[in-house]
Amino acid sequence: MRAAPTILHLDMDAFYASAEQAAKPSLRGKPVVVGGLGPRGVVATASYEARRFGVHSAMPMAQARRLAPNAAYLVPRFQLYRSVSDQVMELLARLSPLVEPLSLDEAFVDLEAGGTADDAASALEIGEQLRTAIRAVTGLTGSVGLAGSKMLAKIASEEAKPNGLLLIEPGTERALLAPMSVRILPGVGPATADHLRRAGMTTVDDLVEAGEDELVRLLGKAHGGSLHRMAFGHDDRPVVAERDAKSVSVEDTFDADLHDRVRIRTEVERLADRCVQRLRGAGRSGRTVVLKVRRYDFSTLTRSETLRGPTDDPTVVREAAARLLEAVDTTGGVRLLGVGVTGLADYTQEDLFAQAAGEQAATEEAAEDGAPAGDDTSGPPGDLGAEDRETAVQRAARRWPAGHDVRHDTYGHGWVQGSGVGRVTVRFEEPESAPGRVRTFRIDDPELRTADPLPLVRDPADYSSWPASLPNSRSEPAGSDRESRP
DNA sequence: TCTGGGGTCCTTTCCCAA
DNA sequence: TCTGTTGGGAAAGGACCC
Repeated sequence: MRAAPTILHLDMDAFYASAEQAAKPSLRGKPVVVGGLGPRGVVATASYEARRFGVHSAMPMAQARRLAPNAAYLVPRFQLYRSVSDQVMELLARLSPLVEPLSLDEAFVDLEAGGTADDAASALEIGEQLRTAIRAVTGLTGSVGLAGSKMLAKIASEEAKPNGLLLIEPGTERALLAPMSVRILPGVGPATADHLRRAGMTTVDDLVEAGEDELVRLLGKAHGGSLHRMAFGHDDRPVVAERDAKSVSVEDTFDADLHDRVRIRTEVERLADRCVQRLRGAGRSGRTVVLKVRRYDFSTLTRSETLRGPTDDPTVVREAAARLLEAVDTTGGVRLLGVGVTGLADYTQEDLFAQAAGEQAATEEAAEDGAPAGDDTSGPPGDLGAEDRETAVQRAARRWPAGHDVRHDTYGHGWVQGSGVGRVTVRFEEPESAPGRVRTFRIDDPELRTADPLPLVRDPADYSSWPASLPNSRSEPAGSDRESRP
């Protein structure tokens, strides 16, 4: 009973960096690194050119800059990535009702459930068509893995990348997996890999040899058991279309550690408010409030409190978070604070005891929002002149973030290459123009305005009746106009 | 020069109730 | 009534994923 290779995994290649290169012709073929630009930022995505210097995801930005000092460093622009992601997900939805997005740039598709493929040949055909469609509609490349299970489809796309396609024929998976590192199995990260290595296991075959009992002894029932199954290529997790979120949280890492208790308290309040905003935006409420504190030494602790009923009242969440903070020792400094809510429900219990606390908090004095992170007023007293200058630079950076789009009345569309003391440097080019020229302006130039990202492809090919040649054709007769969006 | 932000799931420990 | 077992919920931490 071997499954046909009709689970598809799509993974866009170096997604954020590729989108930036598509938007900015002058960056094509050059190392591009997208991530947090603050002193504590990490790399979100590195282009393949940057990877050649050893830069990779999750690496501290400072280290990336040492490895690739001449790369372009950009902050993420989720608005752009989301719009491209929506285009890709729309194409996937044409293949099957069973599409499981994992992130903006990754998804599983159950082709068989969509009636678009039922064997290796039809799956291959659809996979190649999909890659062509993605290219035509978004201008970007993605890699496709096809196999009989989610795990193998994902491994296949990993092996195929960049810009490739790989199908794992049923029956060949054992031999394929055997020599691979345990790290390719989902759920095996650095800690588990280390654990296994100390027990003498580094390859998938080692796991098979060890047997289930040994793995369970080593890693526990759930983890050991599932790893043993995965090592044999067994994975019967279904593709699940939509899943409800189980928690909502926000967190901030500060540019410099916070020491002042008062400052810490106001940050926790602001985080609680942001968390509730997101919670309400999703139309949910939650019962358990979680406070997260990362200390100066990177040790992390969480404290939680469960209410009598779910709430989406900012005052209730703020006060719960404040109570939790009381029980935390912050001497030595705090590098990160977070507030989250779990135990989500679709309703609120406008209740009972929550109100009681509500009244007093009407005094809403704090909370005018300042810099998102950084400038610890409680820190060691420094040179005030330097501090003033720094905030001026930060102000400029906030108004003209590196990489963001702008429009100039005279020179047209461009993007911010950098901003510093009173000046902002703009490169004037568009997704489908030739690489453009750089000009510098005063940061208050009246002709210069922020702008929305332009579409990466101006006139995308029409895929509104794709896929056309299906085994069990779902497509309409040629010429008929399917309802389609902009 | 250190180490983001948003999540998920699992495990252990503790307490309480039946 | 006492003791032991079981089981659930809550709390904390850890690993992992993109």
